[in-house]
Amino acid sequence: MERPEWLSESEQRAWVGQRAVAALLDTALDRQLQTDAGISHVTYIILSVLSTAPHRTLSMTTLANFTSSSQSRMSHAVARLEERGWVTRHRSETSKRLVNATLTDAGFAILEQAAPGHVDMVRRLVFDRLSDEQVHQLDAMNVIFLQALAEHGYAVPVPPAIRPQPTTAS
Amino acid sequence: MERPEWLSESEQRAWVGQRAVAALLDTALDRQLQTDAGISHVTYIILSVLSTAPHRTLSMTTLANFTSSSQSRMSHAVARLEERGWVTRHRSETSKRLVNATLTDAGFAILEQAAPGHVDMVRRLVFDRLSDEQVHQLDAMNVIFLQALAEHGYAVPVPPAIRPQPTTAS
DNA sequence: CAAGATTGAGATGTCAATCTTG
DNA sequence: CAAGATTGACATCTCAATCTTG
Repeated sequence: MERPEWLSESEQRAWVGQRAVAALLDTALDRQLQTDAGISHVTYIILSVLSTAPHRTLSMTTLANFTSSSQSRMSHAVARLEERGWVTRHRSETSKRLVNATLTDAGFAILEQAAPGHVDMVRRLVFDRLSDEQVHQLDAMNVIFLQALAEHGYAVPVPPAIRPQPTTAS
Repeated sequence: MERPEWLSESEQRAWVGQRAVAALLDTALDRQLQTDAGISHVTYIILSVLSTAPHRTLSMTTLANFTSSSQSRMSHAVARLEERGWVTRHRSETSKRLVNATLTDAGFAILEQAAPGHVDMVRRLVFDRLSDEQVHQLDAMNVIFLQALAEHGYAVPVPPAIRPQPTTAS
């Protein structure tokens, strides 16, 4: 452990900036969705991921993995969504160990209504400002971080490409 | 609003990755600190920022701004830290509107004890993997995002460079 | 009234313990 | 017992009042 005590000037700057961006982006995305659609960012992500899954259905653990969430958190969150009628849960027929969460039509409707405003916010805060080259750089850095995280036990088991308004497919 | 419905393939990929990195990094940093030092990442940041301030003291609003937090959140958080004896609060003599939060010796001791493990984690998850050029790219992107966030009302009023183990200065 | 700060209620997250299935 | 999932207790955050100072 011959590592320097702290970080270099430039590393410090990048790190403090990174933490600020993460915090503010979370707040901004949450607030936009809460204000304009009455849902949290977490809710949006759950509905969104389910909407792109076959039969709009995923097991609880898979859903947790795809959203980088703990099982416990997902259990609580889906319980709340079930109360609102946006998701239903049923024990799987095939492997009775699994519980499948399914997006309801009501849940899909909420997603459709919330999506445009959310997409617009993401564009304004992020992609309107980035060149193609910078998008590529961002992606490259994400890959590096995800690799490091995975080596420390924080894996991302294949997140889906999130499309908020998929063709109303099966 | 002639904008495309959603994001391009590469934008999607970068965005989903970005969200996963943010979530996993938060979890990883929180868990390391909680396990090895018994404090949350938020607590670490608060103690850290105070430790670098003149007289280890900042007004509540300034502290909230420097940590990209809401006033309410900071008020709750500092109240908890005060109970543990790591921070004290006193109404300012000069401008009686302000409440100053001051890091105690006990709080500083906790910070000193927690810092090495935290720094090590940040290095392993982030900076060990980045070239100087990539650190610069990361910083450049942060600046872009912070600019966009600021234009939407999510400003960062001059965050300090966080040094967890400052010289035991005044 | 505006700025700085706090408060309480309710929403959400964490951790550890528990339950069920295989 | 291991995997999938839930639960309850407790920690923390958000939002909307409220309080104080100038």
